[in-house]
Amino acid sequence: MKPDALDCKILSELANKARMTWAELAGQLGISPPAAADRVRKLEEAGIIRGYVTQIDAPRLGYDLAAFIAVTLEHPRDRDGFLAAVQSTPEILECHHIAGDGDYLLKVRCRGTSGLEHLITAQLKELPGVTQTRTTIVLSTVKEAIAVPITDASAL
Amino acid sequence: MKPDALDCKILSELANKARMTWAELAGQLGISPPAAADRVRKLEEAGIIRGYVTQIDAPRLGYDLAAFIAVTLEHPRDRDGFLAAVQSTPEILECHHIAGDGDYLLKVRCRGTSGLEHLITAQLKELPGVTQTRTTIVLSTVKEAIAVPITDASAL
DNA sequence: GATGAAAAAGCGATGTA
DNA sequence: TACATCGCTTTTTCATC
Repeated sequence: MKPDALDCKILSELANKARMTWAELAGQLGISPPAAADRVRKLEEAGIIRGYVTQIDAPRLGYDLAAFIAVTLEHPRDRDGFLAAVQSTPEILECHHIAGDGDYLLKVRCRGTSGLEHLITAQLKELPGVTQTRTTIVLSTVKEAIAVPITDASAL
Repeated sequence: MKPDALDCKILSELANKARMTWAELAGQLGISPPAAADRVRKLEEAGIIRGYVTQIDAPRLGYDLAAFIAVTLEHPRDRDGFLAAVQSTPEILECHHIAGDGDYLLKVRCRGTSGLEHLITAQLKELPGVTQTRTTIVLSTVKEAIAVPITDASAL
């Protein structure tokens, strides 16, 4: 499926107002509400829209410390176990396979330094093959968006 | 405002299904739809719910390359200009002030290596005070969540 | 927080270009 | 194929208890 200009407008509208009604969305687009809903359904089925999430103020719930952790694995055979642990650890928000220093870069969010200490020593370093971790503490977050800039991608 | 156990259940329900109806949410909680809607409205007003966003498959829209860029500023006086540029550059998804190597860690998403090259040379390095950048390419993303683990935070 | 009525939105069928 | 219009159902909202 190839999104056209109208689909891209839908995406940019929905990006930051995921709970808007079809009527409101349709008004922005100049089409009827059923037509707008139909296009959104197609975007969902095509996997371009992956879902709708609620942004929650993590610090208000006690998760006031963010950090990035570069993890080095000893051997490729340790990978599956490591990735399974990553998936099942909710404090690990993101895990990227990277080129450069370390093998994986984790973005984590913990309850203070004690929560971070527990995550590193009792969870990460306990995993087989995790030989080295390098932690970068986040002092403050200036910007945290989720959506990419949405331009007309119909030419792709 | 202090969220109680029921509020936390609301947050965990809404976290990944932001478009669910009040009726559906209320059914999960065992309360009436108006009561559920009322609690959600209070969570929004308290700023605990910051908004509702649509997850979009960025690679499908051409943004197929992610990277982390550590930026070092020459002098604190360069900060305001740098942060303004960060806010107005949509390819920069996140910007964290960090303790460690470099001053700021950016998470960016570009159209291929050419997009990344343009971002680094034509945008970042053009900024006053940006003396050094260290880029880490993301080979693949294993996990990318947005929500923290939501437990009962009423004790905070 | 529940209930019930009014208002609004969503859904499906049909028609049209 | 994509969209508009219509009628029906569900949901939301706003009283009151």
